[in-house]
Amino acid sequence: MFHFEQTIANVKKHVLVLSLVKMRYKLLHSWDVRPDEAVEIQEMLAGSVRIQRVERLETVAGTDVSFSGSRAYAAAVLLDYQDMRLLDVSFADMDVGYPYIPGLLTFREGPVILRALEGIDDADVLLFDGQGIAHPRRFGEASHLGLLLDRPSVGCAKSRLCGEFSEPGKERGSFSLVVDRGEIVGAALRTRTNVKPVFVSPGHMSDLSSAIEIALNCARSHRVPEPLRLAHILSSKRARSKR
DNA sequence: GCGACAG
DNA sequence: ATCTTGTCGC
Repeated sequence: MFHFEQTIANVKKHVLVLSLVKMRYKLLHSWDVRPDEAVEIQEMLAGSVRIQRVERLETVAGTDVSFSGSRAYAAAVLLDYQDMRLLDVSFADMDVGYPYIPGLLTFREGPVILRALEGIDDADVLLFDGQGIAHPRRFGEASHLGLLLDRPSVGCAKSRLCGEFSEPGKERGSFSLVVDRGEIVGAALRTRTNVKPVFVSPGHMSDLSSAIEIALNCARSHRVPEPLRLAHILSSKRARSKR
C-alpha cells in the first residue's frame, strides 16, 4: 500500500536541516480529575475559546489515537496545505488513564495527543478527530487542545455528539448546519459525493466557514481529511505492531 | 425511568 | 475505539 517507514525517514532527515519551532502547550489544569471536575474545567475554559477566521494556511497538522489494551498510541503529522505532502511526523504512547465518557473525550486522549504534537513543527491549523464547539459545553477536543496549544484548530468527527441537522445535499461540498439549543455549532459536510458526511466545527481561533474550507481542502480522494487519515493509519499500525 | 452519546 | 474476511459497488 504505502511505504511510510521510508517516507518518514526521508522526512526526518529533511526536518533536521530546516526545523522550525516544535509545538508547545501550557497545561491550564490537571488531567487527573473526576468526571464532575472535568465538566467544571470545561465550563471554566469554554469562555476562552475565540471564534475567528483562519488567515495563514501553509501547513496543517492532524492527530489520532489508537488503543491496544491499556495502552494509547498517538500519531501527529504535519502536511503542506497545498499538496498534502508529508512534512513531519511524531509518535507518543502512554497508559490509558481515563475511560471513554461522551463529552469528556479530551481527558482520555488529550495527554497522549499533546505529547505527540510536541514532536512536530508548529502548524497553521490543527485538525482533530472529534468535535470543536459542537459539544454540550462548547468545548470539544479541538477547542480544548487548540486552547492549550494557543493555535487555530478545527474539529472533524465521523459522527455527531449533539445538535440537530438535516441531510446535506449529495454533492461534495454541500453541507447543512448543526444546531444545538438554538445555536449553530457546526456543519454536516459532504467531502465526497454520495458518501456519508463528516461533522466539522470550529475548535479555537477558527470559524465555521474556515472549518468547512479547511476540511474540504484536506479531503481529496477520501471522506476523512488527509491529515487525520494518515494519523489514523500510522497510530493504528503502531498500536498493533507493539503487541 | 428512557433514549442519546466524539473515540 | 476494538474484535475481524470477504465482498458489493463507484
